[in-house]
Amino acid sequence: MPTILLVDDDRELAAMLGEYLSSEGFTVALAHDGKQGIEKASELSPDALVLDVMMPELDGFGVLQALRKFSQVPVLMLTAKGDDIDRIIGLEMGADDYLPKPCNPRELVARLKAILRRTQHQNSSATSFMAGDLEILPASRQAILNNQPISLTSSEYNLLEVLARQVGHVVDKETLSEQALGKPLTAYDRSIDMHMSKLRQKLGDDEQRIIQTVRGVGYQLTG
Amino acid sequence: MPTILLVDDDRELAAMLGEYLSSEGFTVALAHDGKQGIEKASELSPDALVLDVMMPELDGFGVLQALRKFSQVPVLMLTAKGDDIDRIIGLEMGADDYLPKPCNPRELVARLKAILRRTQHQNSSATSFMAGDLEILPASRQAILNNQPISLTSSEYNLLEVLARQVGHVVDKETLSEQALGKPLTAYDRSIDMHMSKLRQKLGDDEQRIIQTVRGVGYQLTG
DNA sequence: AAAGGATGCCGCTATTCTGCCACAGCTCTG
DNA sequence: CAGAGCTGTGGCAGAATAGCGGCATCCTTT
Repeated sequence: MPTILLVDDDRELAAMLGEYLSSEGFTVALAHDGKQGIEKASELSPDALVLDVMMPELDGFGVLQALRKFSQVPVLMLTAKGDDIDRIIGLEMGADDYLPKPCNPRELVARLKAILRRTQHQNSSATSFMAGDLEILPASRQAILNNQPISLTSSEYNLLEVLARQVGHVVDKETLSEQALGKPLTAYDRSIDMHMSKLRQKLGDDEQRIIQTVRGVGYQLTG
Repeated sequence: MPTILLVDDDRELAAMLGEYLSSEGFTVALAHDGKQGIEKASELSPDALVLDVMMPELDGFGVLQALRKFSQVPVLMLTAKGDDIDRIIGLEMGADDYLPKPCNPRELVARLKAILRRTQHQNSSATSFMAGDLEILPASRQAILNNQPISLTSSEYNLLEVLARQVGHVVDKETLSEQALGKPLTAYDRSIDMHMSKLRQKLGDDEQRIIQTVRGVGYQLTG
């Protein structure tokens, strides 16, 4: 669920776009002037910025310029309709895309997704994510607990990753079997339990119970 | 000097845009229908495509779809003016940008530069790149380990390059086979293992395991 | 408290996967 | 056309591991 920072001095429009982005599954933060936009960008490290060019005091270009000194976050600029110059300046300053205002929210979403697809591809999605004290590196199929890499078999890793992607949520055995082992759960199938047992051993999971059993349902990772 | 492939059935317009792009320092290739576009894209591996949506027979979407099966090359689509739907479809299909037709050549250039800045960033398609202690020189298809050039066969080099481009990431056998050997992985196919065995020999990879086996998945280069 | 169902986990083995030798085509060179 | 190098297949041994039998244990329900 990517976070988008929306920087626009028109509060009404910003609220509306924010609403729409939320409904599309984005997490949205708002800033109503350039200075605030820069602050929030540095605090929140959002996955992308939507930046209005026309703002009082510090305009979109100024924000972009300041932003680029500390962040490579992708930026989509909202420009006045038909103003090619704005677009060109923006793009050459390092914006990733623009959209003429007033804009179609659906198109904004499509473009944001396109930008995110590009940038997330190279960065995060491949890197790693945390689940409690556990770091999961999908790229190298490794798990790290307290700076200690854990040596896991393929199935063990798969199960752990599935659990970790839903930290704090119970994952039922059917799902675990299908997503991690690639086969439907059959009656009297103890393989999941078996792997959980081994995972717990390897994680030294004796007391804290990182992996919790949810009797009659499945397992969950404590978050 | 990036190479741009221009796919447009309007020869006059294509020639004109090509001219302009050339004058901006791009190397330009032209294709005048979809089929030819796909062929040239695969032959030339350009750094970016400019793709007209509206073409007889195979249209821009069709080209994009076929293209994405073997290439992640960035694509800028030229759409009919004001047709939001085209743009949205294009972006969701994996295009990187679009421009309404008729387009301002200056803007086309600005956008191409923006796209290339993003994508070349990740490849840094320069002369060589490092992967752990290994230096890969795609230009001369050579690998160098500890200042020692390693003599590799074509397949061996291909495999190593694919692994090296994803140092620290597991690359599954299907991908290795398709990207390095250019054929799908078949059942009981031992060729990948065979090449890995030879690569390990040549790299003197006995203990450190530069090339690591990830059982049931594929191989990875230690990063 | 007792019974029944679910889970934990030891030990074991069938299965699957990989390393690599040998060899048979193939392709490229000269 | 011969030789050299490359690629990929067959085969086998050895390693890794998935998952079952089985029993102890735990939880829930009645």
